[in-house]
Amino acid sequence: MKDPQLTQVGEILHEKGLRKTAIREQILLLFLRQDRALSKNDVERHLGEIDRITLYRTLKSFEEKGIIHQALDGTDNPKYALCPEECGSEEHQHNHAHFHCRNCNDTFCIDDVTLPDFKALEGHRVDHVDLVVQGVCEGCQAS
Amino acid sequence: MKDPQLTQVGEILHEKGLRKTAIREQILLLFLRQDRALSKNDVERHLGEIDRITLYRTLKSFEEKGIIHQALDGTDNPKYALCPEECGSEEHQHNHAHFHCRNCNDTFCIDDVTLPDFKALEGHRVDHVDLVVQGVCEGCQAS
DNA sequence: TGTTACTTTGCAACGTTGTTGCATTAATAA
DNA sequence: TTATTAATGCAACAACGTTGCAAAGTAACA
Repeated sequence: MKDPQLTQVGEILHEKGLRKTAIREQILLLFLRQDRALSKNDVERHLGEIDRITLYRTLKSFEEKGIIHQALDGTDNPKYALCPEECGSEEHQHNHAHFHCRNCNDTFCIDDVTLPDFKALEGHRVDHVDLVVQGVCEGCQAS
Repeated sequence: MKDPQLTQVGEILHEKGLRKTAIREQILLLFLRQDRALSKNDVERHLGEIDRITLYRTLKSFEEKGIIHQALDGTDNPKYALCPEECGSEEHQHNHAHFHCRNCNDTFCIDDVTLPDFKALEGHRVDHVDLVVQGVCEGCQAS
């Protein structure tokens, strides 16, 4: 019986025109299993020794193909998260909201936040909106 | 007749307990005159040859004292903008909204945007909210 | 299944940026 | 003016982004 997530990984890679390699499978599987944004260091920590250039290029190609997107969280090291289904390769059309916990350093997507309207921005063309919320997450507050 | 902005620079530095030096005056004056967020490169471009370590430390101390804050704009190089008056040294209590033009690469503060409420975040402690809007600014659309 | 064409990988290498230590120089307070 | 304390600039190192290139791997097709 095969891991359904591994199957999904293969489908995603094929669909995006990327060859199925061991490293790509590992990285994409990691993103599927982790319900949060990951930095390059996070990926390295989870997968062990990976060539950093390969990791760099893998994330870059994933981003170009619309598999992942950069998740702003207000920290200085970039994080990446899986794109929702409707996210095309051409442009990331969706808007993002992310919560960053300054205690455990986790960053995860917030799904049900309504973004403000932009009356104040008439005359400007708005392509993309990111919302970054920083604080302490539920889990860290409890402990 | 003395430049009132230069006077203001002196006052700010004194008030924050920073010594008044030529470089700090230049940098702070630049921020006062530019109504937008500036990267380190922007500062270098405007002020000519500055020692990059000094620039790094100047911005760092300005940030620590609550004179400037990092402005998220979704690009990979950090930008800085003047803090509003009420911004204390201890913690940046205010919430920020910034617009980044992908054409001219300018980043500026948006003042009159109402940030969404955070019903979805019950259980989490929210300290800080950043809103990043990307698009094309009015000036660039006209041309 | 084997061959071919194309992609991906990993190493070398370089540039940029963040960061710290330290000696020199400059600003402030008395 | 002098003593004290802070700021500057250089050296140096680490981390990261990026590209070129040769070797290895993947996928399509005969």
